[in-house]
Order: sequence, then structure tokens, then C-alpha cells
Amino acid sequence: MTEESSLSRRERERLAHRRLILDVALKFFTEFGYHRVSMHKIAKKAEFAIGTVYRFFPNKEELFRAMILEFTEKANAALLKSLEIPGDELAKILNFVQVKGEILAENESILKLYIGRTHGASMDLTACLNEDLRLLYEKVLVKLASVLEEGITAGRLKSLLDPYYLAVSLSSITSAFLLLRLRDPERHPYLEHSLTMVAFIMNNLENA
Amino acid sequence: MTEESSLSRRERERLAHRRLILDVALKFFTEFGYHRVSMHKIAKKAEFAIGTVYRFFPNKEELFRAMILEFTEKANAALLKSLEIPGDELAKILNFVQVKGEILAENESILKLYIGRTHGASMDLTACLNEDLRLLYEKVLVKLASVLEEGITAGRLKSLLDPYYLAVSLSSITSAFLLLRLRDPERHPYLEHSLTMVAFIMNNLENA
Amino acid sequence: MTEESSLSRRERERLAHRRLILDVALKFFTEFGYHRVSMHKIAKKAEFAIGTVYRFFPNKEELFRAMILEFTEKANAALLKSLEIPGDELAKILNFVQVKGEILAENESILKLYIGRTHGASMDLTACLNEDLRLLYEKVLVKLASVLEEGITAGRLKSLLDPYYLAVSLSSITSAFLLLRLRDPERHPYLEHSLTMVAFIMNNLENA
Amino acid sequence: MTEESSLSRRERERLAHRRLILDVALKFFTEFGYHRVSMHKIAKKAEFAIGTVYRFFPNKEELFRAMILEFTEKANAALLKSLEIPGDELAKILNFVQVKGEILAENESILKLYIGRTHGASMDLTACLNEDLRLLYEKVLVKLASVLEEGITAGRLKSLLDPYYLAVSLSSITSAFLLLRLRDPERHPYLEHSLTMVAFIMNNLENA
DNA sequence: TATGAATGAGGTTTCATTCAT
DNA sequence: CATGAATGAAACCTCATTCAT
Repeated sequence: MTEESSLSRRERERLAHRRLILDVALKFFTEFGYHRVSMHKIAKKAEFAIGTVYRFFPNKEELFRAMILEFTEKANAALLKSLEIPGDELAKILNFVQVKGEILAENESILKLYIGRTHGASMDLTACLNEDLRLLYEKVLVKLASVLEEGITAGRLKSLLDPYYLAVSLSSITSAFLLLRLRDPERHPYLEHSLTMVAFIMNNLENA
Repeated sequence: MTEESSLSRRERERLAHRRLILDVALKFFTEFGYHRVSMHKIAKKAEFAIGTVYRFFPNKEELFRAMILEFTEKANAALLKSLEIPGDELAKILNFVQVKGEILAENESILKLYIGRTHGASMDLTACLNEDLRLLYEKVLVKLASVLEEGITAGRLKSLLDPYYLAVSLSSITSAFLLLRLRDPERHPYLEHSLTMVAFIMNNLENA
Repeated sequence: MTEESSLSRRERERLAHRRLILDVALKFFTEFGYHRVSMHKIAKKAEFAIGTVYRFFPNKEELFRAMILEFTEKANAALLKSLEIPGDELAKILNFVQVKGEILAENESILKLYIGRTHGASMDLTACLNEDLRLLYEKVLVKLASVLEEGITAGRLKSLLDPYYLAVSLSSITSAFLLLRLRDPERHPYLEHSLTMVAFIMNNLENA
Repeated sequence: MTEESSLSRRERERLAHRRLILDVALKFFTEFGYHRVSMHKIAKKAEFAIGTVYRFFPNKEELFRAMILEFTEKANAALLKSLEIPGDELAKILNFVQVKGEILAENESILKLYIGRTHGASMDLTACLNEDLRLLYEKVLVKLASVLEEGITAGRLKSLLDPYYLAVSLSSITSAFLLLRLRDPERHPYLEHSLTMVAFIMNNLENA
């Protein structure tokens, strides 16, 4: 995304340092939670002076935000892309479910930060962060909805339900299974249940 | 639940004071988020000395916990009861959806706290509550699952899907709509969409 | 000392309650130290309301003081009496040493309070408390000095040394051994060393 | 002891600030006692923000500890050195007594803190220092004992008494006189009495 | 630009004491 | 007299942030 070549050494170093701090922040915030991590700890772990950290991020909240946004953007990009494979709606959505699971597998800790702090009481991920994040996820929902809409327009799917709310439903179900699996990976295999459930809904939406 | 009659005046007063503090805590925590409310502020608003607050709750976390648990227990009891009306599975579950919506209407602020989105301020919240709360909600899920199972056993519902995961799905969908409505009550009417979606799933589960 | 008979029941009960509180205070202060014990803890353990404790002792310091004074008075009385047995100076002083040891044996915990809190850096017990206590112990020193003086006057002891400072010396030596034993009873038997050392000094004081 | 040259200005300033805080702490703790001095008072007097004090010492106890240890180490070094002058045992021990008196003269206030009699206010003092301090002083006792042992081995002193316990006795006597003088410098000249008493004992130990 | 010493508001909590019942 | 709820000053300590070097 960010073109690191064709930058002066200075710039490249700056970026590397920023990256370092973000990585430490990710590690610490996910491990201990926002309020249990001090800027000093992050600075120390990253081997910078505290002042240096403040040259990169104007304050703690902004650092947290930057860290979360980075992840969210990456994840959202992957989710959007997952809906662009060739094939019909079912194929696309099953791929979406699959990619969501892969993201989970690779980012457990940050996902726990996303939700673990909000009591995780079976709430959808959509809930968890502030406006910026929600807007990002909104794009995914809209894309998902447009996929469904296409199916409806093309007559492949029944027009019983509003595509957007259908998208929300599908998303919330998979998020719920994701949470279960996050809490107890042994007992709750994410993929199997998600696919079953999503397929059930999609099948019943298909025009005979 | 708690028998307030047949207590000495002393006891009754104590309970009333406890209640007062809990109410202020609810108001403040929901308005500003855990870390933006100090015990001093709560004490002041409740018109007690700080030490008095500590006579009732040994520390801030315990006060928060007590406040959340109280609400959760009340809400869960209502949800469990909602599934005990006479009628078939669909009736029960639609009633469940309805009651969930009523709880939302009456407890918007605390629900926002639950979700951790109060002024984007909570983020953290000690997470140790999670387990308790989850277990409480688990009961609701299990009850919901048992309702579905009954329907399956009685042959009224298809046995395609595991009742527990079906319960999780139904619950997560309604939670998602609840969240939407929490964020933008104008645009997203909870009840209508929830009922539509839940009915769609249930209808497709019914044996012809 | 306090005549408990010939008092009204009321009075006797009051005294018993006072005693109870003092005993709890002794136990707690000696176990945890003055600043680590709250009046509430004492009240609770003694099974009185906090206000009741304050009816007996106007404040915490006074309670502490009363507790210490009681012990000190008892101990001092015993030490004074120990010097009144028949016999010559040596006999009296050896008896004094012995009784001091017995008091130690019976009151380890309070002695630890006396000294443990003052770093015990081989300082004489004389040091440890405030004016009142010192004055009490002063009586013992004066009595000890008078015993020595008698010996000098009678020509049994050399008049090389001031009897008072000799008394201080003898007292400090035994206190030092007492401390050693308090710290490590296995390694440092109090009585043997005290007797040897005191006898050595007394023998060299005797006129041939 | 600490090489202050060859340090960066930064380092030197840090050390100076540390010193400043320690000095204020010494003054306040000795004047009022541990529990009657708050970290804020120390910070204010030293003209630092409270946080700065905590940069140097992680908590109050550690500050106290550092202050006491510094003094103790200095004092013990002086006492050990006092026993290394040329001459026989008597000369060495009399020098020891003398140096002990000089330390007293220069450090009255901290000695009072040691003894815990500062305005009758300390009483407690966390006791955990004890061990460290005792071990330091133990070295002095052992050194003193070794001096005596040398005399015995060389046949200059009688072997009646265990050198270690003799050392304890001599030390305790001088400590006792030190205390007397601390309490009432007019009435109780430390040096004269200590020398007399110690000389008496040593003389009687010498082989004719 | 990087550093890290310094800041100080503000947090949670304790506990000796009072006083209405 | 006994009770114990209420008080609130004051303690210790943290940590986001600033700024001189």
C-alpha cells in the first residue's frame, strides 16, 4: 500500500520507526488493554525515548487509533476483495465467510482487543469501535449488500428481504461464530457452522 | 426479589443508599465510560462522602460490576420469561425478539455502555466481567436452543441445524439490529427487521 | 493491682470489656505493628461496635499507650521485686537477670513490638518508647543502682564505678542478649551468656 | 565513594537531585517520623514535583530505606576502620568507642530516627529494614570480636569469655551510654562513662 | 531531530473519629 | 450506653505530556 521504495533513507527510516512503535503498541494493547499500557512502556519496549514516540503520534489515543485503523483497513480490504471472486452469490459469500475466518486465525489478539473489552456479549463486531471504524466496516456491509442485490436483480435470489439487512444478518451470524471460536476454539469450529448457517439462508433465498 | 419489608429501618436505609449510589454510578458510567468517572464524582453526585461509597462497594471495579450485574440479571430474567409464553416455537421466539426490543427501549444508556461505545471512551473495561456476563447470557441461549429442540423433537421443525448454533444465530441477528437502532434509531427500526428476518429463518425451518 | 471484687456488676463488666479490647489490641499491634492495625479491626475482633471502643479509649494512640503501659508496669513490678530477694548483690542481680529472661519467655510478641519496630540494631530496650515508659524503666535502673550502692557502702563492692552507670551497663548487656535470643533462639541462649557476663563484671567488682 | 567526575552533566545533575531529595527526606523523617511525613511534603520542600521524587525512588519505603542505608553504610565503614589503628586491643577498642561518639555527635537526628523516639511518633517503620541493617552491624560485631580473639590467641587477654558475646556486651554498653546522652546531653557525657566502663572490662580481661 | 527529566493533575483508597439513633 | 453509618482529610502513586538541551 505504502510505497517504501523511492523514498529517501530518512523517510524510510522514519517509516520503519513508526512501524516499530505501532507493532509494540499492538502487542501491548492487545495483551493488556488500553488503560493498562502506558506510553512509557511502549517507548521503552520500542527502544525510543518517550519524546520520540510523541513525534510520531500526537497522543496516546491517536496511537491507539492508528494501530486499530491499520489493522481494520487491511482486514476490510481483504473482505472486500473476497467478494470479488468470479461465481454466483453463494460462492462469493461462502468465500467471504472463509476469508473472515482466515483473518481471525491470523489476528486473534487484535480481535480480542476489538471485542474482549466490550464484554463480547454476543455483540456483532460492527459495534465495537468508533465512527471511523464503523464506516470502514459499513463499506463491507454495503458491498455484501450489493452482491445480494445483484442476485436479486438477476432473479437468482428472492426479493423477500432488504439486501442491506440481509447483509447485516449474515455478517452478524459469522461474527457470532467467530466470537465463539475466539473464546473456545476446541468446542466451536468457526468455519463449519458459519458455512452451514449461511448456506441455509442462501439456499432458502434462491429461486427454485 | 429482595424483600424490603420486614427489615429494620437501618437496613432499609442502607439498601436505599446503596440503590442511590448504584443509580448514580449507572448514570455516570453510561454517560462517560468507566475510566472517565472517578469515585469522587460518584460520591459527590450521590451526596455521600467518598468513604460512604466505599462502605458499600470495596472498590471501583466492584461498584461497576454490581451495577452491570444487576441490569444483566434483570434483563436475562425477562428474556428467559419471554420464552415461556404458551404457543409454538415461532410465537415464543417472536415474543423473545419483542421483549429484547423493549429492554433496549428502556435501557439504552446501559446498553451503550455494554457495547463500549460511550463517547468512544471506554475501550478497556477490565474484561474480567466477561465471564460472569457470558454465563448469564449463555443461559438465555441454552433456553432458546431448548425451545428450538422441542420443536425439532416434536417434528414441527426440520433437524437440519444444531439448535444451539441456531439460537446463537437468531440471537446475533437481533443483537445486530439492536445495535443499528442504537446508533441511528430513525433509520433502523429494530423490531420490524428483526421480526422479518427471524420469521424468514423460522418459516424455512418448519416442516411443511 | 486493680481490685475487681467489691465492684458493681456494671463496673466489673466494664473492666472485663476494657480488658478484652486491650487483649485484642495487644495481639494485633504485636502481630502487625501500630500503623497496620485499624481501630475497626480491633473493634471487630473484640466484637464491639467501633463507637464502643472509643468509649473506653479516647483515641488510637491512647489505646496503644494503655496496652504498652499495662505490660510495662507488670514487667517493671516483677523486675523490682526480683531485686528484693534476700542475699548479697550478686545473688540479687543474678535473680534479676533470671526474671528478665522469664519475662522474655512469656512476652515475646510484645517485646518484639517494643524493639522490632526500632530496627533493633542492638539498641538497648531503654530506648524504645516514649517518656512514660522510660520513666518506668528508670525506676528499675535506680533500684538496681541502689542495690549496687548498698554493696559499695557496705564495702563488699569496689567503688570504682558509678552505681547508676553500672546499672545501665548491666541492664544493657542483658537487653542485648535478650535481643539476640529474640532473633534467633536456637543460636543465642539468653540466660547462660547473661549470667556469665554479669557474673564476670560482678566478680571483678568484689573486694577480695 | 561514588565517582562524580567523569559523568555527563546530565548524570551529575541527576545525582545532585537525588541527593537533594535524600537530604530533605533525612531532615523530615528524622524530625517528624516516617508516618508523619508525606511524599508531597518531601517533594515540596525539595522543590520538585511529586512525580520527580517518584522517578528517583519507586515508593516511600524505598526512599526511607535508601536514606537509612546510606547513613548506616557510612557509619559502619567508620566503625570498622576505627578498629584498624595500630596498637593493642585496648587501644583499638577505646578508639572504637571514641569514633562511635563522634558519629553520634554528627548524626544526632538520624540516630534518633533509628531509635524511633522522634517525637514519640514513629512506632512502626515497616521493620523490613531490620534485617539489612542488622547484617551491616553484624559485620562490626564480628570485626570487634576478631580483635578480641586476636588478643586471646596472643595470650594478652584471658579466654574466659566468648569473644563474640564480649563484643556484643561492649557494643551494647556504649550504645546505652549513647542513648543516655542522646536524651540528656547535659547529664550524661557519653565518652567518659563509655571509656571508664569499657576500660574496666578490658583491664579485668588482661592477663597479669 | 532525539532525548528523557520534569511536571502535576488527578486517580483510588484508608481510616480515625463523630454523632444521631 | 451501645451502635455503626457517615464523614472527609489525606495518603500514596500513575502517567500523559512538555520542553530545555
